[in-house]
Amino acid sequence: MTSTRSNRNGAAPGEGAGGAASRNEARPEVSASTRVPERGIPEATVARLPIYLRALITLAERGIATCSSEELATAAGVNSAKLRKDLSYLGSYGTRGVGYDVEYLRYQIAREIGVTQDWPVVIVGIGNLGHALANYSGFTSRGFRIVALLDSDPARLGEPVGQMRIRGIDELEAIVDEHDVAIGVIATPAAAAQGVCDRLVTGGVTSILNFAPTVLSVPAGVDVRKVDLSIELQILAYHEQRKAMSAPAAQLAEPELAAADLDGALARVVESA
Amino acid sequence: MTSTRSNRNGAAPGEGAGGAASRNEARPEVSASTRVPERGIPEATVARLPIYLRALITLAERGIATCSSEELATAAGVNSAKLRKDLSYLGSYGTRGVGYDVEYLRYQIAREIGVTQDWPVVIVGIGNLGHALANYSGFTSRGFRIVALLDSDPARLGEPVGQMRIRGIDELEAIVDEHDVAIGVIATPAAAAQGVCDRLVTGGVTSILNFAPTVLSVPAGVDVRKVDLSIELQILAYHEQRKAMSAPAAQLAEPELAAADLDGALARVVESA
DNA sequence: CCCAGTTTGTTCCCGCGTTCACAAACTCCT
DNA sequence: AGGAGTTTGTGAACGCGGGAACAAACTGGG
Repeated sequence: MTSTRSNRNGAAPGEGAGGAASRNEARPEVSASTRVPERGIPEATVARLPIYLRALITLAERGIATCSSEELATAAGVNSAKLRKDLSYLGSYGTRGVGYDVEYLRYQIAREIGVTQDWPVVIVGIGNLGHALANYSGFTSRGFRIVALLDSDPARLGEPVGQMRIRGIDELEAIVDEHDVAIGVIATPAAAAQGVCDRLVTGGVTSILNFAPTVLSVPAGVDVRKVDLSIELQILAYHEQRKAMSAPAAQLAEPELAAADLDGALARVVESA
Repeated sequence: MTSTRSNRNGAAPGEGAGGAASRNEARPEVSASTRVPERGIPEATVARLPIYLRALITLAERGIATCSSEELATAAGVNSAKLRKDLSYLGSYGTRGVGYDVEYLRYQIAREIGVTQDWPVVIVGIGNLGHALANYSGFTSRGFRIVALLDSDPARLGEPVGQMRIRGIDELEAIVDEHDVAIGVIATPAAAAQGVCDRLVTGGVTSILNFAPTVLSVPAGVDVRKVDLSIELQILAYHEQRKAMSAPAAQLAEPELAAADLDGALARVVESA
């Protein structure tokens, strides 16, 4: 499976001295034919661009051709000043005194994010969650094309999911190489996640969306985003507990819990998928 | 209007609450000497506490009784200084020169988050994703008890999911009231999300985990956390595009895309579920 | 008992992100 | 054409979170 991926620029395999180059600031070429210094959109802004994109699509669906920053901001659920500053990082795509052209801005954001391209994606681990992801229209409708569903369970091999079939995990490297996959989704149990991750990375994947409840270690240059469903609930629980503590005095159950119970209750967590 | 809700500490004006103080007297050392500034754990810290909790559980599984901040930090994938500062907000649960007792710290974090309690949860929208959530062991294993699965599709009524059965959406209010549900999970299509949200809120739910790709508007005092699977992928795509742009010179394709193509490509997005 | 070694808890500093406020720029009406 | 009204884009202030560095506190050995 050497796979020496041809395209994709060779992916800087060595990259030399240990990952220090997490951020190269010296980038000589910037002029060429550019007009805007596109270098360096803040991470917080990048995380919001998809939200704006979705809001713009909704507005376009309603036949709205132009919108002000205030309207778009409320549609996206953010502050209008923040929205304007975010958009200013992309360039000046609005018109003062008028607002933003919905279609135009929609395209600009889509291009900036990269969803005007086609991104081949492989999903590994077709359990309950992987099943849901494979059928999630939000993926395929936004430039992400699922090229393979992989699972290590031989019993599931060939099982149809949506319009695809589950393939064996042994095909991972070949598929990644053939379709030039850059983005991988891990939906396996925690125990298998790191192994799958390693195989994806050596195959050439440089971006990973991890649903497994474990910390993945990857070499520098590989991006990992983690989505942990139970963590979100726990954060809500914390705030809920706060609310319950401040207002009513009614709930005076036992705040303490036997340590034995805790052991039993939490012991199973480690192998949660 | 709808100017930023998120009144974290601003709310709770009354705070009357003589009874709430009976929370933890079982604190010999901290009793009256040091006023515990437990009010106000930074949001960023709260978001990491579940990660630490998971790491501690993993360590406990391996039979490790004590760990240093360095060990726990690497297990959680964070900086050790950050970990110590985070834990310092909870109190002084470590021992200098020694480290942290795994079981003790695990319990303290679990208590702080609130997962030592039992949180009844209702899931609305049992499509692919709701199905996965209902079977997600990460929920039930951490104090969250799913009390009902609701769906508006009459054809699905009574369908077994895991050990439960799908019930009709019309039972929402009764179930929320009966079980005193404070946390609701929305996994419906975007179009139905706001309506479900409103019913949950009027029923008494004050924390919502939203998987629908839409912005929910809720009254002050209600927390909403949003998990958007496609947004995560788009963020990865952005960085991936960046990587591909910086290295190779073969980027001479067309950065422009026909507007007609764009219309077709993005038009479908709005109705993604 | 005292000293060396270890590790936590905390303080200080810095950089990022958010927000305010305003000049610049565009439209529309007279 | 010119002024009034709007709305964008951005400079500056500010608060929060991250990281390093250090004092405090505990253990263990002699």
